[in-house]
Amino acid sequence: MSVENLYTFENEKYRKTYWHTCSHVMAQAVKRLWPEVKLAIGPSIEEGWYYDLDAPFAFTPEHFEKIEAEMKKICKEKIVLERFELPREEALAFVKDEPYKVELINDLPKDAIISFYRQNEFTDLCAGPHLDNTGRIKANAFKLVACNAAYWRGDSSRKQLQRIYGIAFPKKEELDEYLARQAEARKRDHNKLGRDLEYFTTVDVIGQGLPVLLPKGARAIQMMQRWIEDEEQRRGYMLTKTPLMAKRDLYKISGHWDHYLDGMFVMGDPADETKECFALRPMTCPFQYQVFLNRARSYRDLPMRLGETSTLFRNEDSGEMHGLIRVRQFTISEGHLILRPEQLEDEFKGCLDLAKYCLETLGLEDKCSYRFSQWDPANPGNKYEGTAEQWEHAQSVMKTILDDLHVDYKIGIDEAAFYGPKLDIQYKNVFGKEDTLVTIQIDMLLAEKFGMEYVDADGQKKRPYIIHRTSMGCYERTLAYLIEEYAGALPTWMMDEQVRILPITDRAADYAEQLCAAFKAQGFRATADFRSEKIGKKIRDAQMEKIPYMLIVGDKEVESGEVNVRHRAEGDLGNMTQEAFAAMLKDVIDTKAKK
RNA sequence: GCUGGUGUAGCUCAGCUGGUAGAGCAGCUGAUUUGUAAUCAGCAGGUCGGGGGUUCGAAUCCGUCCACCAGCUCCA
Repeated sequence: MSVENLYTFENEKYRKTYWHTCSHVMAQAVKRLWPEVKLAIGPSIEEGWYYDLDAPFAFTPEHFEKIEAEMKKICKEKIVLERFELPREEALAFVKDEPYKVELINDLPKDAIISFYRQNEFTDLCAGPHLDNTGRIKANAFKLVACNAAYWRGDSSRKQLQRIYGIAFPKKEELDEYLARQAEARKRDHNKLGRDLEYFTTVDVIGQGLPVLLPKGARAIQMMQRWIEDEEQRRGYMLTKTPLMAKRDLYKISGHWDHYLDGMFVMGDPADETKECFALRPMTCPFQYQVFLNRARSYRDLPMRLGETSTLFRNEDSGEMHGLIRVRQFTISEGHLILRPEQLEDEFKGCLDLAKYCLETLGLEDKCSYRFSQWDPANPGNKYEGTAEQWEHAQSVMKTILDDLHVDYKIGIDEAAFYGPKLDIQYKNVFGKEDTLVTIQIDMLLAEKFGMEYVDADGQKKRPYIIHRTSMGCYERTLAYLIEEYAGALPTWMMDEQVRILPITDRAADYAEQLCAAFKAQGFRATADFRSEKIGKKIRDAQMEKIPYMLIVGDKEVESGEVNVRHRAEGDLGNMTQEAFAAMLKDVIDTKAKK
């Protein structure tokens, strides 16, 4: 990076320093206005900053206005920021009225340097770095954007603080652009758009996290499901169909009863061991393993690739549900591969290849990021099965595979499953919240719990390795991301409606009906609107949803538009290009016209 | 689960400090036969999220469930 770029937002370090200083300015403003507010932490984040505050009142937009006004003053005062250090005892005495700062200092390692930044009357415990002067912050180019609750130190058993988020840029225009971009992105929110365009709905009396998929959403999922089931079978997967529930005994073997009981819908009293007790399945693993266990297995049976379109039930906490992204009942493109250890790398590669193929076809791959989810060796608690040696082994094998495949991942500590490490393919929604779209997991533990073994070429009984994976991910969640990616206008091959015939006059209704039938005969999903009113609005509607439409008057077509086949899948609209599809539409009309 | 917010017709919203609901669009019927956001007329549509309480009287006030939204914490 050239020298002149050091002090611009191009430079991530400068950008974060700028935002971090903004957080101090905000804290100073808050303390000036309400000295009784206690400060927790105030870092810069990916976009902007936040400060966690403990206030005896709830911050409102009116508070925001006051804080912003005070922040502007502080910027204009051009206050110099001075760094200084204190020995631990003096530091503790210095922050004695700030209980959260006291705790932070107490948790610092013995030999840590304890530094502070002073800007006039306000001083904050901070490692820095900072801008040298509050005057460097552009006074009209920042904004406080939200206030939400956040647990102190991210611990749900501790006090909730109020987290105020802010954003700033060196120029007012950049702030305005940023805010406009945010507003634009939120128009794609699947939870609003998906309801407006009738992909799904929710019903009070059905309950939270149980969306009803309307024809449009159900069709999109059906298209994805048919496609991936066929694709997986082409790739050597065997289809299974296993029960949606089982006795508690099954989950005890798998470990889910111990690790995941709160997340399951249990039918019966889980504590009463004298009576049978069932639970809806929160995952497919222990069911699909029964396929392998059905008879004695030889090394010749491996790799055994099992696939299933699997509906799962998880009793999420009430505050967790979100549209189609986080629900209590969902269906995933589930699969388990049972392997000889030496097959692990090739099979893992196959899983990744399949997942990438799915995401590319859907047009989501570009926006995905990869997370290597590991256990937390420093603090395993009782969240993880197996020994440290087993974990280190599984993770080192996975690391080798990922590095060999040149996967550009970031590591997520304490993000693993209880039985093994994962490669999670992550996607961000329009609010910037990241969730897992696809996951590929290595499991060296559960085979033993279930007594799974195979007879190797040398006649010895051996434990298989297992890969848990999805290809398309969870259909509901994938649909949500598709709606956001395409602003509600999905690729034509997965649309419930592929052609819409719009008569300009009611006299054209007969011809509209004939045309519609002709399209259907060719395998298209076509609809005809038999009324000519408000034709302008109808065209606009079709354009908004990118549905190919055809305007007709009398007995001929006068215009067609928005033929739009983005991305493709095998079968159906096949490898058809946009031009080919348009030609096909044309062909249908011409054929009809000849008759 | 926690914090804050929201809940009036299918949608967008009005309904002031309590006096038992209103508009536009969408829908339906009829007329109109129409070229890229609004033809005309009429009709229908709500136990104001649910069930309590206070009150002579509650969409409005108070508690309590439920659902929806943002975030935290969890998680595919």
